Amino acid sequence: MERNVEELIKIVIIEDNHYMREGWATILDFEEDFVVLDAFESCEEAFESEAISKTNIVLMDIELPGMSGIEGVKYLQKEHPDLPVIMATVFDDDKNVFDALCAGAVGYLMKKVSPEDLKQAIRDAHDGGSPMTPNIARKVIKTFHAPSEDEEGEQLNERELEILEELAKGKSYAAIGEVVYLSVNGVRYHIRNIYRKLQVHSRSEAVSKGISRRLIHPNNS
Amino acid sequence: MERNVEELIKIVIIEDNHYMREGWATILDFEEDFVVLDAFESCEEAFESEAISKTNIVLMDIELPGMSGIEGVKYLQKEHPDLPVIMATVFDDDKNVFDALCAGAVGYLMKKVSPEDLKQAIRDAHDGGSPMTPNIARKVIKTFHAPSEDEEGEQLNERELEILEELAKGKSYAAIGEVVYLSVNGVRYHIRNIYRKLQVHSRSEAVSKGISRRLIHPNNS
DNA sequence: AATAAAACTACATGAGTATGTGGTGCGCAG
DNA sequence: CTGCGCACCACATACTCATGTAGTTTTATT
Repeated sequence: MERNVEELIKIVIIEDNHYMREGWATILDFEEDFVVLDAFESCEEAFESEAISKTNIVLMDIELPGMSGIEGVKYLQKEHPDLPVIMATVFDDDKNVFDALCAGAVGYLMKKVSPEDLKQAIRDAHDGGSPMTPNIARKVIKTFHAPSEDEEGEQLNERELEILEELAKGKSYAAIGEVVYLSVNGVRYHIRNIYRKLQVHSRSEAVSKGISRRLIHPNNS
Repeated sequence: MERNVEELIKIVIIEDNHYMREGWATILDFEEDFVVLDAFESCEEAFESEAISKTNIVLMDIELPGMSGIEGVKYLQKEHPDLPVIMATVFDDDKNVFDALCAGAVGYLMKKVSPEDLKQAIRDAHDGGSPMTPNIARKVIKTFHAPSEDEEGEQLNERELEILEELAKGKSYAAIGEVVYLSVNGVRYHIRNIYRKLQVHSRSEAVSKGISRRLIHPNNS
């Protein structure tokens, strides 16, 4: 069977450990629909190569000599915004995970993944998915869950949430009153309660806390 | 082989479509390590049953008669906080996905998933993972990516970011001045620039926009 | 029907904020 | 050295906000 390079998933590997690098390259290149364009031991080398602008996928370690994986992702995100980067590392602490994802990585794997899962992850990423090892996925999902449970203070009711959302938009009390059909004083009454329940003493603090507790979604207006 | 119920993954299904419900139940119950405790066509029925307090996993549709899946997850999150709920629906729009995840679902699947993937998803969820179909995962990951690059207006510099963070904490100009070693008027100067660059006209708007653009991280203080 | 709690209105006051105008010093390109 | 832009300081003014106190209406409970 002839290999038509256009139909293959082209991969670039950046990993400083020699054995890991060669191991991945061998495993992946063996697949019929994959081709490993090149494998580098640092971001600097990779970014100077031609391979980086031809590849479909980058598989990258997070701890690298010189430019770190996080910085590497940021760079790639800027220069090649649509190039999916999968981080694969031994670290699963929150900071590394979220820094990598915030920097622009589309997936995050533990190095201990099986070759089968690795291949699947690359196919997922290439198809617009976001491969993650299950416990990483749970970490990510947890950031969406309301802290709840501990019942920290009182919960905001419907009306208060509505008003809190308007507060986040920077509206004046009068403007909020028009939206929720209340007098300025009615708005004030609720805002006082919001402040008490959230234990804050200013508008911006309430917004900040409201967002961090996921009571309201920041408005990408 | 004798089935020891303690070693099995116990499942409750909530799905109003009769064929889907029976189909899932049959497929899952056929697995050696799964047992479908019961299958309901509404949240109300399920929550009144004994099965709900014995199960390890809930597999739930999002569009249900009576209480919706979202409300259902919220309820379960409150009454059985450690019970993992997997949403399985035909909808993959942002609102449904994020509402479900925010409400407390640990996974989100499209109904078209293969039986194999469904089984794997349930095992993942039971092992503390968060199963998602690839395009859902990408949606989720995207929320971490900085909007970046589009260069919407000007970017904030180091000093401005520092001050914006203090603004989010609700500090007064004077208090901020002490932190960043500036006079009140110096602080004002930067805040003016922040407002201009973010195109806002109030503190809370700046905080809100700063967080949504991921310029600052909300403080879980 | 009586009572309590919650939702809302009203008014007042001091503090904090948004915004404009203008001033000083500093580094840098012409 | 001169003009330009940037970071910073100063002052003024109108407005918004945080907070207290107090009264009224609505709603739920008994």
